Amino acid sequence: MPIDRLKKRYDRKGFKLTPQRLAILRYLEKEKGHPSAENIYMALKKDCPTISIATVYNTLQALQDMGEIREIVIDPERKHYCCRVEPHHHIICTECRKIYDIFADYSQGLELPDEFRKKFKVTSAQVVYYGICNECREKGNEKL
Amino acid sequence: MPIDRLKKRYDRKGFKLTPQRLAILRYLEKEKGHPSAENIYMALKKDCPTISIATVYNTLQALQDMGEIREIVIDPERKHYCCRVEPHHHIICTECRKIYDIFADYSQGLELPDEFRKKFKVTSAQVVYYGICNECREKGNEKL
DNA sequence: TTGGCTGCAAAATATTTGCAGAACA
DNA sequence: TGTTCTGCAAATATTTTGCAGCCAA
Repeated sequence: MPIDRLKKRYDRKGFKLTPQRLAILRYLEKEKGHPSAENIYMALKKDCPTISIATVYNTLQALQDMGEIREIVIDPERKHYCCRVEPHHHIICTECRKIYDIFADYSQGLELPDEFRKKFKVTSAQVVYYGICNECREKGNEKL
Repeated sequence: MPIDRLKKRYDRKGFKLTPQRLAILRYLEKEKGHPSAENIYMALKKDCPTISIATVYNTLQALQDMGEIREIVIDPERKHYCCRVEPHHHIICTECRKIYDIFADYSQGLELPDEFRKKFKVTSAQVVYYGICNECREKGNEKL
């Protein structure tokens, strides 16, 4: 996304588009593997050596509040983030913990049973696949 | 599940069915809300005051390794556990963080796109719904 | 010049590990 | 008697918070 358009969107919501926020957003845009806070911190330190892990967390929270990024609850070890906010789904490799987007439309296949439709006001739904990716199967032993 | 049958299953896998393990398993069997390690620890201290949080974590791991319980990745704050291991799905209230089982069969509705079927050996899949339960909506303000 | 943002440090929370002694086969 | 398990304490990992100084509007 062009920088001036981004800036306007931020202004409208009362946020400032600081270099740190831009760097994190840009990194998430190009990184398909859905990094964790630590991944982002390590990657950004090359270009932005003064950045702190707290700023990464703060920024991820701010971007999430703005609706610019989404937290993915899929890895029991840590949170991951992605910048696509249209509803979609994910598959994770339980070896290398890389996550990929699945843009299939599952909405027809996921009917919430009546009992819960009465009990809950549903805000979102996601489908999560767990598996082992080919790279890890080749690297790993025959168990995988 | 009767205690002698449980014991045999544990023996067969080389585990001992200690009072602590039994207590945790029993608690998970009756607790429909899918407690976290801390929930379990607090609840069990009444009847078993010497239990330690480390034993809860150790036991949850052991039970998971045995295939007796399942870890639910749904709450970004902490892990939750349930004792039903047949594949099923979940809905969580993002206010009180209680989790409920959904036993609907979604297998027909969840076709993994070809690109991933070639790239991944899939081991499991789950559907996760997020929402607000009626109790929390009534308790909470009109925002919810 | 004021409010928001960063970086640092410390705190809070969640989970794991090492180890000595207890329990059990 | 040897192996496994527990409980404690410490360690580790993840995430959050407080605050002083900085920066942009």
